[in-house]
Amino acid sequence: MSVLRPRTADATRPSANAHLDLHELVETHLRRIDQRYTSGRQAVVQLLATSGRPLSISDISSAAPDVPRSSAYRHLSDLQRAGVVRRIAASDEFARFELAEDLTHHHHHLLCSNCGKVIDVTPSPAFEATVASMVDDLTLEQGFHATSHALDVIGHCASCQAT
Amino acid sequence: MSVLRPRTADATRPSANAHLDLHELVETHLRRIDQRYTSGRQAVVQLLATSGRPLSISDISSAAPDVPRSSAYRHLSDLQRAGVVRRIAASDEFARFELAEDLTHHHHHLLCSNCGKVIDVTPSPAFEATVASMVDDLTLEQGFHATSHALDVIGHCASCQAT
DNA sequence: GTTGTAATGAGACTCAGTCTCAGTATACGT
DNA sequence: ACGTATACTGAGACTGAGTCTCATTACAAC
Ligand SMILES: [Mn+2]
Ligand SMILES: [Mn+2]
Ligand SMILES: [Zn+2]
Ligand SMILES: [Zn+2]
Repeated sequence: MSVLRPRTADATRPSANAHLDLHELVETHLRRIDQRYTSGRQAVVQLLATSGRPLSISDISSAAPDVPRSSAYRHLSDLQRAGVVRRIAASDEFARFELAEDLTHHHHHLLCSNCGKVIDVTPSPAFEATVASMVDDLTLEQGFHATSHALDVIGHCASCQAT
Repeated sequence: MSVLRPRTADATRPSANAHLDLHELVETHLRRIDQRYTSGRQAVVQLLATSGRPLSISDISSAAPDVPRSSAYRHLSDLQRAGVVRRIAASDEFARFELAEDLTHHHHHLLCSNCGKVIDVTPSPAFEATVASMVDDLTLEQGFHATSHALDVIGHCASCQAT
Protein backbone atom coordinates (compact mmCIF):
# COMPACT_ATOMS: atom_id res chain seq x y z
CA MET A 1 0.00 0.00 0.00
CA SER A 2 1.50 3.26 -1.12
CA VAL A 3 1.21 6.66 0.50
CA LEU A 4 1.64 8.19 -2.91
CA ARG A 5 -1.41 6.53 -4.36
CA PRO A 6 -3.88 5.11 -1.87
CA ARG A 7 -5.80 2.43 -3.72
CA THR A 8 -8.77 2.21 -1.39
CA ALA A 9 -11.43 1.99 -4.04
CA ASP A 10 -14.92 3.36 -3.52
CA ALA A 11 -16.89 0.20 -4.18
CA THR A 12 -20.14 2.07 -4.65
CA ARG A 13 -18.86 3.62 -7.91
CA PRO A 14 -16.75 0.97 -9.57
CA SER A 15 -15.57 2.93 -12.58
CA ALA A 16 -16.15 6.50 -11.49
CA ASN A 17 -12.57 7.44 -10.78
CA ALA A 18 -10.44 7.80 -13.87
CA HIS A 19 -7.24 7.78 -11.82
CA LEU A 20 -7.90 4.35 -10.44
CA ASP A 21 -8.62 3.09 -13.92
CA LEU A 22 -5.38 4.53 -15.20
CA HIS A 23 -3.26 2.95 -12.51
CA GLU A 24 -4.95 -0.39 -12.90
CA LEU A 25 -4.32 -0.23 -16.62
CA VAL A 26 -0.67 0.59 -16.02
CA GLU A 27 -0.38 -2.33 -13.66
CA THR A 28 -1.82 -4.62 -16.31
CA HIS A 29 0.67 -3.39 -18.87
CA LEU A 30 3.57 -3.96 -16.47
CA ARG A 31 2.37 -7.40 -15.44
CA ARG A 32 2.34 -8.35 -19.09
CA ILE A 33 6.15 -8.05 -19.09
CA ASP A 34 6.57 -9.49 -15.58
CA GLN A 35 7.12 -6.16 -13.91
CA ARG A 36 5.61 -4.85 -10.69
CA TYR A 37 3.88 -1.55 -10.21
CA THR A 38 5.97 -0.24 -7.34
CA SER A 39 5.68 3.06 -5.50
CA GLY A 40 8.46 4.75 -7.46
CA ARG A 41 6.79 3.84 -10.73
CA GLN A 42 3.46 4.96 -9.37
CA ALA A 43 4.93 8.32 -8.45
CA VAL A 44 6.28 8.80 -11.98
CA VAL A 45 3.00 7.77 -13.62
CA GLN A 46 1.04 10.01 -11.26
CA LEU A 47 3.20 12.99 -12.23
CA LEU A 48 2.83 12.33 -15.95
CA ALA A 49 -0.92 11.86 -15.59
CA THR A 50 -1.50 15.17 -13.83
CA SER A 51 1.05 17.39 -15.53
CA GLY A 52 -0.90 18.18 -18.68
CA ARG A 53 2.35 18.42 -20.62
CA PRO A 54 5.39 16.26 -21.29
CA LEU A 55 7.92 16.30 -18.46
CA SER A 56 11.70 16.32 -18.51
CA ILE A 57 13.79 14.41 -16.01
CA SER A 58 14.43 17.69 -14.21
CA ASP A 59 10.69 18.30 -13.96
CA ILE A 60 10.23 14.86 -12.48
CA SER A 61 13.17 15.15 -10.14
CA SER A 62 12.04 18.43 -8.65
CA ALA A 63 8.42 17.31 -8.35
CA ALA A 64 9.43 14.00 -6.74
CA PRO A 65 12.81 14.56 -5.07
CA ASP A 66 12.45 11.28 -3.20
CA VAL A 67 12.81 9.35 -6.47
CA PRO A 68 16.54 9.08 -7.28
CA ARG A 69 17.54 10.18 -10.74
CA SER A 70 18.93 6.84 -11.79
CA SER A 71 15.71 5.17 -10.68
CA ALA A 72 13.58 7.75 -12.48
CA TYR A 73 15.45 7.06 -15.70
CA ARG A 74 14.98 3.36 -15.20
CA HIS A 75 11.31 3.72 -14.34
CA LEU A 76 10.70 5.70 -17.51
CA SER A 77 12.56 3.19 -19.61
CA ASP A 78 10.69 0.27 -18.03
CA LEU A 79 7.37 2.03 -18.44
CA GLN A 80 8.24 2.68 -22.05
CA ARG A 81 8.98 -1.00 -22.58
CA ALA A 82 5.57 -1.72 -21.06
CA GLY A 83 3.92 0.65 -23.52
CA VAL A 84 2.86 3.06 -20.80
CA VAL A 85 5.23 5.93 -21.50
CA ARG A 86 6.44 7.64 -24.65
CA ARG A 87 9.66 9.58 -25.01
CA ILE A 88 9.61 12.67 -27.17
CA ALA A 89 12.42 14.89 -28.42
CA ALA A 90 11.78 18.59 -27.89
CA SER A 91 13.56 21.61 -29.37
CA ASP A 92 16.19 21.64 -26.67
CA GLU A 93 18.61 18.93 -25.64
CA PHE A 94 16.36 17.36 -23.00
CA ALA A 95 14.06 14.43 -23.62
CA ARG A 96 10.47 14.71 -22.39
CA PHE A 97 8.14 11.95 -21.30
CA GLU A 98 4.38 11.57 -21.45
CA LEU A 99 1.84 8.80 -21.04
CA ALA A 100 1.36 6.73 -24.17
CA GLU A 101 -1.61 7.68 -26.29
CA ASP A 102 -3.23 4.32 -25.57
CA LEU A 103 -3.73 5.53 -22.01
CA THR A 104 -4.67 9.11 -22.85
CA HIS A 105 -5.65 10.24 -26.31
CA HIS A 106 -3.98 11.08 -29.56
CA HIS A 107 -2.66 14.63 -29.69
CA HIS A 108 0.13 16.81 -31.05
CA HIS A 109 2.72 19.25 -29.75
CA LEU A 110 3.67 22.87 -29.97
CA LEU A 111 7.43 23.18 -29.46
CA CYS A 112 8.94 26.48 -28.37
CA SER A 113 12.27 26.82 -30.12
CA ASN A 114 13.33 29.45 -27.61
CA CYS A 115 12.71 27.91 -24.18
CA GLY A 116 12.03 24.28 -25.13
CA LYS A 117 8.54 24.20 -23.66
CA VAL A 118 6.16 21.59 -25.05
CA ILE A 119 2.40 22.22 -25.18
CA ASP A 120 -0.20 19.52 -25.85
CA VAL A 121 -2.88 20.21 -28.44
CA THR A 122 -5.71 17.96 -29.53
CA PRO A 123 -6.87 18.25 -33.12
CA SER A 124 -10.37 17.57 -34.40
CA PRO A 125 -11.32 14.10 -35.68
CA ALA A 126 -11.69 15.57 -39.17
CA PHE A 127 -8.14 16.86 -38.99
CA GLU A 128 -6.88 13.48 -37.89
CA ALA A 129 -8.70 11.67 -40.67
CA THR A 130 -7.02 13.96 -43.17
CA VAL A 131 -3.62 13.46 -41.62
CA ALA A 132 -4.06 9.70 -41.56
CA SER A 133 -4.90 9.48 -45.24
CA MET A 134 -2.02 11.78 -46.11
CA VAL A 135 0.33 9.62 -44.10
CA ASP A 136 -0.83 6.61 -46.07
CA ASP A 137 -0.03 8.39 -49.31
CA LEU A 138 3.42 9.49 -48.17
CA THR A 139 4.18 6.04 -46.88
CA LEU A 140 3.05 3.83 -49.71
CA GLU A 141 5.73 4.18 -52.34
CA GLN A 142 8.59 3.90 -49.83
CA GLY A 143 7.67 0.43 -48.60
CA PHE A 144 7.44 1.99 -45.18
CA HIS A 145 5.16 0.56 -42.50
CA ALA A 146 3.75 3.41 -40.42
CA THR A 147 2.86 2.80 -36.79
CA SER A 148 2.15 6.38 -35.73
CA HIS A 149 2.71 9.99 -36.66
CA ALA A 150 3.71 13.21 -34.96
CA LEU A 151 2.73 16.68 -36.10
CA ASP A 152 4.91 19.18 -34.29
CA VAL A 153 4.42 22.90 -34.63
CA ILE A 154 7.63 24.81 -34.06
CA GLY A 155 7.54 28.44 -33.00
CA HIS A 156 7.51 30.67 -29.96
CA CYS A 157 5.29 30.24 -26.93
CA ALA A 158 3.28 33.07 -25.42
CA SER A 159 5.86 33.82 -22.72
CA CYS A 160 8.73 33.89 -25.19
CA GLN A 161 7.02 36.37 -27.50
CA ALA A 162 7.49 39.14 -24.94
CA THR A 163 11.22 38.98 -25.68
CA MET B 1 39.86 28.22 -54.54
CA SER B 2 38.84 24.87 -53.17
CA VAL B 3 39.59 21.43 -54.48
CA LEU B 4 36.37 20.27 -52.92
CA ARG B 5 34.23 22.60 -54.92
CA PRO B 6 35.84 24.14 -58.00
CA ARG B 7 33.94 27.34 -58.66
CA THR B 8 35.04 27.83 -62.25
CA ALA B 9 31.70 28.96 -63.59
CA ASP B 10 30.64 28.31 -67.15
CA ALA B 11 29.92 31.88 -68.19
CA THR B 12 27.92 30.82 -71.21
CA ARG B 13 25.12 29.46 -69.00
CA PRO B 14 24.89 31.80 -66.07
CA SER B 15 22.20 30.04 -64.07
CA ALA B 16 22.23 26.55 -65.50
CA ASN B 17 24.03 24.82 -62.65
CA ALA B 18 21.96 24.45 -59.52
CA HIS B 19 25.03 23.60 -57.44
CA LEU B 20 26.66 26.90 -58.15
CA ASP B 21 23.47 28.67 -57.20
CA LEU B 22 23.25 26.77 -53.95
CA HIS B 23 26.78 27.56 -52.90
CA GLU B 24 26.43 31.20 -53.83
CA LEU B 25 23.27 31.35 -51.77
CA VAL B 26 25.02 29.75 -48.82
CA GLU B 27 27.84 32.25 -49.12
CA THR B 28 25.33 35.09 -49.03
CA HIS B 29 23.72 33.69 -45.91
CA LEU B 30 27.09 33.39 -44.19
CA ARG B 31 28.23 36.86 -45.23
CA ARG B 32 25.09 38.21 -43.63
CA ILE B 33 26.48 37.17 -40.24
CA ASP B 34 30.09 38.04 -41.09
CA GLN B 35 31.17 34.51 -41.72
CA ARG B 36 33.25 33.13 -44.54
CA TYR B 37 32.41 30.20 -46.75
CA THR B 38 35.55 28.18 -46.18
CA SER B 39 36.46 24.82 -47.63
CA GLY B 40 35.43 22.84 -44.57
CA ARG B 41 32.01 24.46 -44.62
CA GLN B 42 31.77 23.88 -48.35
CA ALA B 43 32.51 20.20 -47.85
CA VAL B 44 29.73 19.89 -45.28
CA VAL B 45 27.20 21.74 -47.44
CA GLN B 46 28.17 19.67 -50.46
CA LEU B 47 27.53 16.47 -48.54
CA LEU B 48 24.17 17.63 -47.26
CA ALA B 49 23.17 18.80 -50.73
CA THR B 50 23.90 15.49 -52.41
CA SER B 51 22.90 13.01 -49.72
CA GLY B 52 19.14 13.03 -50.32
CA ARG B 53 18.56 12.38 -46.62
CA PRO B 54 19.53 13.96 -43.30
CA LEU B 55 23.03 13.06 -42.16
CA SER B 56 24.42 12.30 -38.74
CA ILE B 57 27.84 13.43 -37.62
CA SER B 58 29.07 9.89 -38.20
CA ASP B 59 27.78 10.00 -41.76
CA ILE B 60 29.60 13.26 -42.32
CA SER B 61 32.79 12.10 -40.66
CA SER B 62 33.06 8.97 -42.71
CA ALA B 63 32.19 10.75 -45.97
CA ALA B 64 34.66 13.55 -45.26
CA PRO B 65 37.34 12.13 -42.97
CA ASP B 66 39.51 15.16 -43.60
CA VAL B 67 37.07 17.36 -41.69
CA PRO B 68 37.79 16.98 -37.95
CA ARG B 69 34.83 16.14 -35.77
CA SER B 70 35.05 19.23 -33.64
CA SER B 71 35.17 21.36 -36.78
CA ALA B 72 32.24 19.50 -38.32
CA TYR B 73 30.16 20.19 -35.23
CA ARG B 74 31.16 23.83 -35.36
CA HIS B 75 30.48 24.11 -39.07
CA LEU B 76 27.00 22.69 -38.59
CA SER B 77 26.30 25.01 -35.72
CA ASP B 78 27.58 28.04 -37.66
CA LEU B 79 25.60 27.05 -40.74
CA GLN B 80 22.55 26.68 -38.58
CA ARG B 81 23.05 30.18 -37.20
CA ALA B 82 23.27 31.37 -40.79
CA GLY B 83 19.96 29.69 -41.60
CA VAL B 84 21.57 27.23 -44.00
CA VAL B 85 21.26 24.05 -41.97
CA ARG B 86 18.55 22.54 -39.83
CA ARG B 87 19.06 20.04 -37.03
CA ILE B 88 16.47 17.31 -36.61
CA ALA B 89 15.97 14.74 -33.88
CA ALA B 90 15.50 11.21 -35.17
CA SER B 91 14.25 8.12 -33.38
CA ASP B 92 17.67 7.23 -32.08
CA GLU B 93 20.03 9.25 -29.94
CA PHE B 94 21.89 10.89 -32.83
CA ALA B 95 21.05 14.28 -34.27
CA ARG B 96 20.74 14.58 -38.04
CA PHE B 97 21.39 17.59 -40.23
CA GLU B 98 19.92 18.73 -43.51
CA LEU B 99 19.87 21.87 -45.61
CA ALA B 100 17.24 24.37 -44.49
CA GLU B 101 14.03 24.30 -46.45
CA ASP B 102 14.72 27.81 -47.77
CA LEU B 103 17.52 26.30 -49.82
CA THR B 104 15.74 23.12 -50.82
CA HIS B 105 12.01 22.63 -50.46
CA HIS B 106 9.52 21.87 -47.76
CA HIS B 107 9.20 18.19 -46.97
CA HIS B 108 8.60 15.69 -44.20
CA HIS B 109 10.26 12.63 -42.73
CA LEU B 110 9.69 8.94 -42.27
CA LEU B 111 11.53 7.82 -39.12
CA CYS B 112 12.42 4.16 -38.65
CA SER B 113 12.03 3.39 -34.98
CA ASN B 114 14.16 0.29 -35.42
CA CYS B 115 17.33 1.46 -37.15
CA GLY B 116 16.97 5.24 -36.88
CA LYS B 117 16.98 5.84 -40.63
CA VAL B 118 15.36 9.04 -41.86
CA ILE B 119 13.68 9.22 -45.27
CA ASP B 120 12.63 12.45 -46.99
CA VAL B 121 9.15 12.66 -48.44
CA THR B 122 7.53 15.55 -50.25
CA PRO B 123 3.79 15.98 -49.89
CA SER B 124 1.46 17.50 -52.44
CA PRO B 125 0.63 21.23 -52.34
CA ALA B 126 -2.96 20.33 -51.45
CA PHE B 127 -1.72 18.35 -48.49
CA GLU B 128 0.43 21.22 -47.34
CA ALA B 129 -2.41 23.72 -47.61
CA THR B 130 -4.48 21.47 -45.38
CA VAL B 131 -1.71 21.08 -42.87
CA ALA B 132 -1.03 24.80 -42.80
CA SER B 133 -4.63 25.70 -42.03
CA MET B 134 -4.82 23.00 -39.37
CA VAL B 135 -1.67 24.34 -37.79
CA ASP B 136 -3.26 27.77 -37.63
CA ASP B 137 -6.25 26.31 -35.81
CA LEU B 138 -4.15 24.41 -33.31
CA THR B 139 -1.98 27.41 -32.69
CA LEU B 140 -4.52 30.18 -32.27
CA GLU B 141 -5.94 29.64 -28.82
CA GLN B 142 -2.54 29.02 -27.23
CA GLY B 143 -1.06 32.40 -28.09
CA PHE B 144 1.62 30.46 -29.90
CA HIS B 145 3.46 31.94 -32.87
CA ALA B 146 4.22 29.19 -35.37
CA THR B 147 7.28 29.46 -37.58
CA SER B 148 7.23 26.00 -39.12
CA HIS B 149 5.87 22.52 -38.70
CA ALA B 150 7.13 18.96 -38.92
CA LEU B 151 5.05 15.93 -39.79
CA ASP B 152 7.00 12.84 -38.88
CA VAL B 153 5.76 9.37 -39.69
CA ILE B 154 7.11 6.79 -37.28
CA GLY B 155 7.31 3.16 -38.29
CA HIS B 156 9.60 0.60 -39.87
CA CYS B 157 11.57 1.08 -43.05
CA ALA B 158 11.58 -1.44 -45.87
CA SER B 159 14.85 -3.06 -44.75
CA CYS B 160 13.68 -3.40 -41.15
CA GLN B 161 10.43 -5.15 -42.10
CA ALA B 162 12.34 -8.27 -43.09
CA THR B 163 13.09 -8.80 -39.38
C1' DG C 1 10.20 -19.37 6.58
C1' DT C 2 12.76 -20.37 2.18
C1' DT C 3 13.69 -19.40 -2.22
C1' DG C 4 13.72 -17.21 -6.73
C1' DT C 5 13.15 -13.08 -9.00
C1' DA C 6 12.27 -8.18 -9.44
C1' DA C 7 13.46 -3.54 -7.77
C1' DT C 8 16.29 -0.16 -5.78
C1' DG C 9 20.12 3.47 -4.72
C1' DA C 10 24.68 4.95 -5.08
C1' DG C 11 27.84 5.98 -7.91
C1' DA C 12 31.06 4.73 -11.74
C1' DC C 13 30.99 5.13 -16.50
C1' DT C 14 29.96 6.39 -21.61
C1' DC C 15 30.17 9.34 -25.29
C1' DA C 16 27.61 12.97 -28.17
C1' DG C 17 28.31 17.43 -28.06
C1' DT C 18 30.74 21.85 -26.35
C1' DC C 19 34.50 24.74 -25.07
C1' DT C 20 39.36 26.49 -24.89
C1' DC C 21 43.29 28.02 -26.71
C1' DA C 22 47.21 28.46 -29.47
C1' DG C 23 48.13 28.79 -34.15
C1' DT C 24 46.64 29.93 -39.10
C1' DA C 25 44.14 32.08 -42.85
C1' DT C 26 41.73 35.85 -44.85
C1' DA C 27 39.95 40.48 -45.62
C1' DC C 28 40.88 45.27 -45.58
C1' DG C 29 43.13 49.73 -45.15
C1' DT C 30 47.34 52.24 -46.14
C1' DA D 1 53.53 44.95 -50.18
C1' DC D 2 52.87 45.30 -45.40
C1' DG D 3 50.36 45.57 -40.96
C1' DT D 4 46.38 44.86 -38.41
C1' DA D 5 41.98 43.05 -37.17
C1' DT D 6 39.12 39.44 -37.19
C1' DA D 7 37.62 34.95 -38.61
C1' DC D 8 38.78 30.17 -38.78
C1' DT D 9 40.89 25.82 -37.55
C1' DG D 10 42.54 21.44 -35.06
C1' DA D 11 43.67 19.12 -30.98
C1' DG D 12 42.14 17.81 -27.10
C1' DA D 13 40.14 18.89 -22.49
C1' DC D 14 35.75 19.12 -20.65
C1' DT D 15 30.47 18.70 -19.67
C1' DG D 16 26.50 16.36 -18.51
C1' DA D 17 22.36 13.61 -20.00
C1' DG D 18 21.75 9.10 -19.99
C1' DT D 19 23.38 4.15 -19.00
C1' DC D 20 25.39 0.38 -16.47
C1' DT D 21 27.09 -2.24 -12.38
C1' DC D 22 26.61 -4.25 -8.27
C1' DA D 23 25.48 -4.94 -3.57
C1' DT D 24 21.31 -4.77 -1.10
C1' DT D 25 16.36 -4.89 -0.33
C1' DA D 26 11.41 -5.87 -1.37
C1' DC D 27 8.22 -8.86 -3.12
C1' DA D 28 5.54 -13.13 -4.55
C1' DA D 29 4.87 -17.96 -4.54
C1' DC D 30 4.91 -22.25 -2.38
MN1 LIG E 1 1.95 15.35 -25.41
MN1 LIG F 1 14.66 16.03 -44.64
ZN1 LIG G 1 9.05 29.52 -24.96
ZN1 LIG H 1 14.92 0.76 -40.37
